[in-house]
Amino acid sequence: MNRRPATMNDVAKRAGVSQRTVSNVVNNHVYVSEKTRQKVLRAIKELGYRPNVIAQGLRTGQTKIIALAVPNVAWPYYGEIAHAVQTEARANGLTVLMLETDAELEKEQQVLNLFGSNLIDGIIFSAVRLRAEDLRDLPASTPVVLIGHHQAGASRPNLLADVNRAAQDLVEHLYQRGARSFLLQGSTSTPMTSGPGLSRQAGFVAGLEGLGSPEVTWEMLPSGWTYREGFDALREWLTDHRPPDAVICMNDIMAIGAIRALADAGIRVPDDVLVTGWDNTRESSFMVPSLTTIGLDKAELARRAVAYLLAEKAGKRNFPEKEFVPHELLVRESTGGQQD
Amino acid sequence: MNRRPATMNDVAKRAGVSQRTVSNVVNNHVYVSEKTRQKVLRAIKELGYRPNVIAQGLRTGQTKIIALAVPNVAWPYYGEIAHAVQTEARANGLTVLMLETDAELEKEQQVLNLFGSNLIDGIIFSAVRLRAEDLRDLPASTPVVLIGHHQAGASRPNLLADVNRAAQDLVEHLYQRGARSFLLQGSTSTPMTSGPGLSRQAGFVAGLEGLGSPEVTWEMLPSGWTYREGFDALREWLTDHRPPDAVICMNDIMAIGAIRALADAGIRVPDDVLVTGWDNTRESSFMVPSLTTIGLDKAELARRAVAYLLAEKAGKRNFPEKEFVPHELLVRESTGGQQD
DNA sequence: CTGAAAGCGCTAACAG
DNA sequence: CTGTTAGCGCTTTCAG
Repeated sequence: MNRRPATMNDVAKRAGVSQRTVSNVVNNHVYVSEKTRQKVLRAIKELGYRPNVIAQGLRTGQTKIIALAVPNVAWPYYGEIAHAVQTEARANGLTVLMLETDAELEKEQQVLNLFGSNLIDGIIFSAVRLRAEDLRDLPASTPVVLIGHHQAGASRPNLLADVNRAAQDLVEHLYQRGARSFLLQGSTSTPMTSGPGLSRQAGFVAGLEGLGSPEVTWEMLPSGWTYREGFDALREWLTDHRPPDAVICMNDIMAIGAIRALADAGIRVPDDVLVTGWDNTRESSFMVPSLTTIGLDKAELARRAVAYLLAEKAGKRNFPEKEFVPHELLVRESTGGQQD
Repeated sequence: MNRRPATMNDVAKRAGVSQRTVSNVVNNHVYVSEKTRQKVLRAIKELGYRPNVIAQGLRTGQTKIIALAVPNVAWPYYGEIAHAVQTEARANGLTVLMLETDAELEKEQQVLNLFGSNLIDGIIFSAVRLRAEDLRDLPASTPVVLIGHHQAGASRPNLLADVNRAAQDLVEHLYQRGARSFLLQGSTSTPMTSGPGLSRQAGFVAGLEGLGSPEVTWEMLPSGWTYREGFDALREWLTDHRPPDAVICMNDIMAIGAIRALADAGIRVPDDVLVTGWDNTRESSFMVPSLTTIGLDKAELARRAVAYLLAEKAGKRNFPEKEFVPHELLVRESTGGQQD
C-alpha cells in the first residue's frame, strides 16, 4: 500500500481538464469558470492532492524558504531572535531554514555557499566573523540582510541597535548610581570579539571617556560570551583583584555567570557591585536580582529583516546600508532599580 | 551583470564530456578515469558550478532537509534541543527546517501537512497536542519521530525520558530533605497540559502516593509554562496561602518565575521552601540559587532522533514505539544541594 | 477561458 | 568507462 502521491496531472485527468487549468485553480491565476473550478477542487480533495513544492521551486526558481543563520540557537538571545523571525516568516508564507555557525568564519562562509544551491530565497544573517569581502563575492541577486553589528562595506542592509548610544546611556546610568571604577567583561580575544564584541566594547569605552570625569577608571576582562565563561572569568579575576564599582557585561548570559561568581565570593549585587548585561533575554527580568540590560525590539527587527528580503526579491534594492532598530535601557535591580 | 548560474550541462560542454559524466564526478558514483575527472573538476571550478539541490530533490524525491517542530524556540529548553538537532543533522549532511507550533493543535497538524509537499525527508516532532489519530492518517512512508512525552498509539517512535522514574526520584529527594507539604505547579488547564504536562503531573502524583506517608499532602497549582506565568501563578497563590515545604514546578523557567515570586514575598529558597524545575536548561545551574532539576541528555536524544529518520529512510521500520533517553536528577541549591 | 507542450536542472536507466 | 535520453511535477508560453 505504497501509493504514490497524486500529481497535478492526476487531478487534471480526474477532473477531465488540462493540467494548465488545475494549475490555474491552485494558484488562482486567471479567471476560471466556477463550474470548472469546482470540478477541479473536488478532484483535488478526492485525491488528496498537494502541490509538490520542490517541483514548483525548480520551475519558478523560488522556494519560499529563507535561511536564518546565527551562532547558536541555544543561546537565549538567538533563540528569541529565531522565534521572532519564524513568526514573521510564517506570516509572510515563508519557511525558515535554521543554520548555526558557532561564530566560526568557515561556517559562516558555508552559509553563503548555500545560495549557490538554489535552496533558499534569502538569508537573515547574524554574522560575527564574516568580512565585507566575503559578501562581495556573492552574485548581486542574492538577498542577504545582516542583523546585529557588522563592519561597514558589506554592501548589504544591516539592521542593528544604535550601539554607541545604548552603551553611553548605560554608562551614564551607572555613573549616576555612583560607579567610578568599571570592569568591562567579555571584550577581547574570544570568538565573539569581531563584530558585536568589538562594537559594544568600543561603545562602552567611548561612553566612559565621554563622562569626562578624572575619577573614572576602567579595566578590560576578556571572557567568552556564555554563562560558564562569564562565571569562570570573573571568579578568576576576583582571586587577585578587589571588586570594581560596576561590572559591565557584553551580554546577559555572561552577566548571569558573573553575578553567580560574585555571589560565591560573598559580594552582593547591587549593594557592593552593580552589574549590567545586554540583550534583554527573557530570564533577565525574572532572575534575582533582575538584570539591568539593553533591550532590542526583536519583533521589529524580524519584521524589517523579512520585509527587506521580500522587497529585494521584488526588485527593490535601494536600502540604507545601516539601519537602527529601536532599543531601550532597562534599569533593574542589579543596578539598584526595580524589577519590571 | 545578471549571469545565470552554471548548470551541469554548462560544465559538461566546457569539459567536453557528457552530462552523465559530470554527474558521476559530482556524486562520485561510478569509476571515472582520472583524466576526465580532472577535466570536469576544472570546468566546475572555472564556472563556479554548484549543484541545484532543488533539481536534485525533484529527481530523487529526497531533499536532505528534515523539519524540527517545537512549540517555541525562544524557550530555553527548545532552543537547546534545536541546537542539538542542528548539530547532529549537520554531522549527517542534513539541513533543518524550523517549525514552531505554539503548542497549538492546528499548527501541529499543519506541520504534518508539510509532508504532502515533498519538501522534507522527515520530522523530529516535539508535539504537545497531537493525537494518535492525527499521526495515523499519514502515509506510512513518512518518517516522524516524536520527542518528549506523547500518548500511546501514535505508531511512531517516541523518544523520551522515563518520566515516572524521574518524578519519583525527585519526590523522594524532597521527602528526604524534610518536605511534607507539596505544591505541584504547572499542571492543569494550560496549553501544555496535554502531553508532557499531564505526564509529569501524573508522575509526581504517583511518586507522592508512592511515599506511602500519611503526613504527605499536596495541592495543584495550575500555571502556564513560562517565566511570567510561573511568577504570576505563585504570587497570586501566596496571597492567601501559607508556603508549602516544596514547590515542584513542571519546568525550569516556570520555577525561575516561582522563585522570583517567593523572593518578592520574602520567602527564602531553600531555607523556607524547596523548589524544583525540570529540563536542566543552561541557566538553571548558574542562577542564584541554582536550581534542582531533571536533566535529559539532549545530544543523545538528537542523535537517536536523527538516526531513526535516517534508518527509516533506509527502509528499516522495526522501532520500539517508546524508547527512554537517559536522564538524571541534578540536586542543586534550591533544595539544599550545591551548585554543580 | 482552456489545451498542448516546452523545459527548469538533475539522475539513472539503457546502450554502446 | 561514457554518451543519449527520459522523465521527476510543475509553470507558463503559445495557440486556439
